[in-house]
Amino acid sequence: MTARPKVPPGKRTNDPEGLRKRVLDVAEACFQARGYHASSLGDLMAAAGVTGGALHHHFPTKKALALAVIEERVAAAVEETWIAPVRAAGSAREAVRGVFEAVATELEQQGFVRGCPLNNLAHELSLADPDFRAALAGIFSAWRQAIADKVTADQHEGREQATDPQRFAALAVATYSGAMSIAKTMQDAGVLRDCLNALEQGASSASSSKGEAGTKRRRRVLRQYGTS
Amino acid sequence: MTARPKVPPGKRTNDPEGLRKRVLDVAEACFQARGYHASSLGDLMAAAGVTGGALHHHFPTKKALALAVIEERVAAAVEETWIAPVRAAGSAREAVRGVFEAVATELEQQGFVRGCPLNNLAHELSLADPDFRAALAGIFSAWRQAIADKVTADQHEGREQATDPQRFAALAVATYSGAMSIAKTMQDAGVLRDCLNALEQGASSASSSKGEAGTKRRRRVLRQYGTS
DNA sequence: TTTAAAACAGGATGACTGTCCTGTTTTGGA
DNA sequence: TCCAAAACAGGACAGTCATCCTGTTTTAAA
Repeated sequence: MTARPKVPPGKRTNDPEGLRKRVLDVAEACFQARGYHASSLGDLMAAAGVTGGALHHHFPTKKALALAVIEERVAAAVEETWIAPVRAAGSAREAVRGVFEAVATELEQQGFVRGCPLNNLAHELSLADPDFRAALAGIFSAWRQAIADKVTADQHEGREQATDPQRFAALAVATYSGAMSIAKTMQDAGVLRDCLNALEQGASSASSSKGEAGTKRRRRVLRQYGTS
Repeated sequence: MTARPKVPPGKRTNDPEGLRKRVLDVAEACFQARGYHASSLGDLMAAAGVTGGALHHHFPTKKALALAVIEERVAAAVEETWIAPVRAAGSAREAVRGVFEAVATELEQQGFVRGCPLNNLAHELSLADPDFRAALAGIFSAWRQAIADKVTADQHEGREQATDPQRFAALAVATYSGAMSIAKTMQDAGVLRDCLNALEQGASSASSSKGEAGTKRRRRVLRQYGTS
């Protein structure tokens, strides 16, 4: 699948950054789809088109590779999916709604659910190694803090006076994480919308539309498993 | 030649049910603490004190063993922790609060967080095998349905008229799952209380206590990793 | 007691995995 | 041009793993 440079015998081009990027791309996708322990370095080498020597040169151990994936890729994914949109949104509540809806729509278009990159690795690795746990915990903290900061900013503008920033942020992160977990297992992204609606119903006044509302639940059968 | 068969002086007593139970006990704990792929059958055999032949007799493959753990142990854990308390509670909201607080207290007493049995395995195995996914999805469904049924029962008694049962249930399950995921990674059960408070603040009227309130956040450093 | 099946013991096996090692090629600075 | 370090190639290696196999013991029914 991945384009592999042909090998005219005798000629070689060193591209350490490109090779490193290719390895991280493959590792990120493979760890995400199959998990850390189920992904062998042989699989990764084949998929990335790199040799054992090259892989070992950039990442001495499998743990080092996973740590790089966490710190560079997973953190970036959370930044892109959550933190940046939260900062750009008009309010914390709008941000939460926006991300939930955007992710739900994206998953419905894809037709299958791979799960949340952070939570996928967090479950498998948090108890396996203190370094893994520390790296993953840092991402959770930054994610939660970004939301809490947004609530605090809202409060400076006179809104959300009765909202505890830390608690609101915890609820948003937990609900999203859990909803993605359920969506992955059920292979149905609808639970994201269910959670969002329940969240907003509880916060705002009673909804005028009930039962017959615009969002109709839709069952989705997975097409296939992760063929990346 | 006095070909005397070596007689290991111990006599053997067949106890298929007991042996099976021991294996499941060990497998449940080990899958929970280290995950499925990180748990080798050799470890399990040693921990349970069974031989390879005995293990293979009861569980022909590792997958069969994991499936038994999911269907018998994980399902039972969800039943005990959530479904039974929900049925016994006075209302759905009381049930949710009760379980959150009970689990948070239990984790704080233990001093470390192993995570939710269902979510731990769901993340690692949902995409690995259709049989795993089906078994895990069934448990999620039963969990959610038990809460939704409770909301419906509340509605028959005149309460929760503005609450959508399925959505409320989805939110409860997702928030708990996500909170346990965060708690496991941070090794801090406080997020469970944060989520519960945010959940109830959104539903009930504004909380009078703010900031200085009775529940003070407490940082917990993990004592040790799972030494089962 | 006889007998067949279940329960258990314990090792063989072959495939796989992560790491390391030695050697070769490329690169950038002096 | 020269050279040291970085970048890469490719295989060796020692374990580990899940499964399977043959053989023995126990159990319960006949």
